[in-house]
Amino acid sequence: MSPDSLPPAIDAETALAHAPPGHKDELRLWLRMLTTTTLIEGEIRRRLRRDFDTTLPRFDLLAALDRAPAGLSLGEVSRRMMVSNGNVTGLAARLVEDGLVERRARPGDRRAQLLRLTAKGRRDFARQSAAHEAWIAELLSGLSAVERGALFRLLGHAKISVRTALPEEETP
Amino acid sequence: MSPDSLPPAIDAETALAHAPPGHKDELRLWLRMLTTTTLIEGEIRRRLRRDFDTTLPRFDLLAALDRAPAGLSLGEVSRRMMVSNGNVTGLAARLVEDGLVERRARPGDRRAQLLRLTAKGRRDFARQSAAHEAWIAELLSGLSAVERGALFRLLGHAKISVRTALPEEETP
DNA sequence: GCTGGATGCTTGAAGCCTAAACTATATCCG
DNA sequence: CGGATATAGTTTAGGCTTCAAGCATCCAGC
Repeated sequence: MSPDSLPPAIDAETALAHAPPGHKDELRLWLRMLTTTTLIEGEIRRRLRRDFDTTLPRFDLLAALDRAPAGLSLGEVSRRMMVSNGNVTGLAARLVEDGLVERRARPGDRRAQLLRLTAKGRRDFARQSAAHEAWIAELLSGLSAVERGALFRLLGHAKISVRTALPEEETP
Repeated sequence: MSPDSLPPAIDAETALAHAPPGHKDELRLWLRMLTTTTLIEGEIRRRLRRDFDTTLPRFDLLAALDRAPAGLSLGEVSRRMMVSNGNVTGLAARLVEDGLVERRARPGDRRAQLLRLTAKGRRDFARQSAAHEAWIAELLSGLSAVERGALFRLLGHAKISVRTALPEEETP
């Protein structure tokens, strides 16, 4: 199944393919997961820049807000995006400046601020989102529906495995 | 001990779980792949910082050099790490400054420079690498060997799918 | 009420990362 | 040889990201 005919990019995982055998196969699994994800993510970033002159974090923030019409606080956004709080501060500031997002005080809590998409934000995101979905489908089109289902399920197990092994965080 | 960056349980993929059905399942697959990878990667970064006061990119560069005792040019490193050329310039400079990596001219080509681990670099990396491998095994310990094998194989298909769909890169 | 701890957010320093422009060297080919 | 093209690496501008420190606000219990 390896494309021996075309040895294109030599990534870390490929380089390890001929490493001393008997070594932990968990490591190999992880490296393959990482390179696959990095490959897809890089392509998505490139296309977002090329077609919409935007970035993945901006897209992700818009996506989070698009799914929450009532708005989200900065903290809620940072949890959904799995990034730090301070990160969202700057990201949101740039999107507000560009007129895609608005922030307003949350009634009853003078600490929190609600972020919401503006009309322009909704419009822009709708276009980007459609393209994004098509890109993903294109990139994964080499997998059959059965393979996709199996992969989805196994990744679910992996996710649970990681969350279980993680230092007891809060589970609301 | 509680920085503002700990990822709780509600991530983007989970938030999408109740999205309108009939939507592309490729997108769900991708989001699950991304959150799983992000989860593991974030934990590895945290532990590298905590236990070795280093970062994942530094670790990755050392790993690439460790697998190539004869040394690698900056360009070869950037291809293996799948990052830009300019990125490696700064990364390597910091590692050279810290005495973990040395650079020397490549005989016969005055453009290229070879990077190699110093003795200290080899020593440090050996410790980090052992810990890293154990962490990965720990985080993925919830998967059976069969599941790991299946996941590895499916990710291989996904990788091929992406590389096939990618705009004709160089094929030497 | 008041006070101590939690929560929401911002700031600053440092590192990571990319694209694009640039320099220098190598190589191909007529 | 000499020019065109390719390759190796650096630089720069700008965005992303984290951690740690800090400010303001909220809330629970006294």
